[in-house]
Amino acid sequence: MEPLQSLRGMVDLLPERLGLWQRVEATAREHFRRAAIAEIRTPLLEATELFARGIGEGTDVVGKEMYTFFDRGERSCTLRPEGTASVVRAAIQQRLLAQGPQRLWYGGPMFRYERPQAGRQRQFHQIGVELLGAADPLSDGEAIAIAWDLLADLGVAGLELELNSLGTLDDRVRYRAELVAWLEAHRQQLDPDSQQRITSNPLRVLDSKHPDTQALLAGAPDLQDALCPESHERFRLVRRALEDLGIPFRLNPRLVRGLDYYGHTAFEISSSQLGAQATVCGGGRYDGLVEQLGGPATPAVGWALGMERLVLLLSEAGGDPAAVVPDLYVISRGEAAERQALTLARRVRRAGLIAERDGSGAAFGKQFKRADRSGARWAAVIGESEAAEGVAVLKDLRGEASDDGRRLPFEGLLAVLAQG
RNA sequence: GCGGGCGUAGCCAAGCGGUUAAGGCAGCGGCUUGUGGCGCCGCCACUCGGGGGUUCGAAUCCCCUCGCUCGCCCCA
Repeated sequence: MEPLQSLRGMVDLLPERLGLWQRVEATAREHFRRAAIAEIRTPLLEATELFARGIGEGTDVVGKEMYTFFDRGERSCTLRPEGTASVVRAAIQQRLLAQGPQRLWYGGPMFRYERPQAGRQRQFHQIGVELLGAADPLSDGEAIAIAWDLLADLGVAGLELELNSLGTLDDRVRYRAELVAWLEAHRQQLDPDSQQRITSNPLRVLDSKHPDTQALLAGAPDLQDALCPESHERFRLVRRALEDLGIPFRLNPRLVRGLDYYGHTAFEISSSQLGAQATVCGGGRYDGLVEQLGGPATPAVGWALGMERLVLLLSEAGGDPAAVVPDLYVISRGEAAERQALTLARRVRRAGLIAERDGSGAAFGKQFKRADRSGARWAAVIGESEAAEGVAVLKDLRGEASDDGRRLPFEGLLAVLAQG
């Protein structure tokens, strides 16, 4: 019988790895609590149209990376490729915005049909923040600061924050026309991918990784020059906020996010230690999205961070937190003894301590070996005679091989454990 | 979707056309029927991701396929 395998790009998270995940999640929760950001959970599956309308038909994510299928009712459904569209849809549908601005965070799996590589999977996990109704430029700084402080608190070193302003929709329309004209004029000198993007998504040509294209782009029209005075002023205030907060950043006029809903502030936090998929956290302002999805005009800013990439950085930096070590390892053999062992384990647990019971039925020697491996300080042994007397032999596993076993009733044993 | 590299036991691996496919860790059994950590002894791949081919002979060469991996692309 051939064993079944997980689908390509779908990864199992094993206990040894999850210690680190849980640390990240707990830290994130705490940071969000302090920032008065509430959790929201939305379905993994949404109507395809939500993402098509929200993220943009012309984007790669929508164009070729979605897990889309028809359900039994012939509705087109899509496994969410990102979190923002769903959160905005929920806020609109549940009338949350009628109660005022919403500060929300979410976490969980996202799905994109891509070729897996380091830091990129088909099912991956994000934690994200959405500040709906956050109008002022300082909110951009606040959102970034929340991400920055979380990463710093987790102990991630060597991160770089890159910042850009995409201006208003009008700015971009104007700039796009300028850029397309320029690109057309230099079409012959562009790499094939970039040539294709002149029509599909011209702004994305800007952050092409092709060296020749990059060199050529030095002479291209600059998005910053196309920004209206209000956009400039807005961007100035965002930069000022970051300066006030002491968060270092680098301006990157080529930074263009791949999702259509971004405008004004766009940012990425990346690490040079991650290889090709270097972005740990990305986000920006999306003032038009709520309205575009049928809600009240609502300015908003947010970001998402990639759990796998973050965990990758943390495990390279330090390693996982230790596995759970039981306080007591309970060894038993024989039916009466096993029943007593279960009773004892439960009593220890109800007292707030960690008890692991060996249910293997193996020889005592074998069970002792496992008791040692578990790292437990104490082992309790229950055999036929102990079971008959209602006692257990308590052994200090850190002691020498001498016979230090004490026969104790369960209450006495608990008392010893309680003392450490 | 396009390129490069790699698949030998649960894990780490040696072998790179010719006898029984090294070794280590883990596991199992024993020395030591109910007492661990150390040590010693023994066992643990009819078979080298799968399929086909070349050859007297294939883990070793070729083709296909699946998977992993690193890039491109894209993004978290």
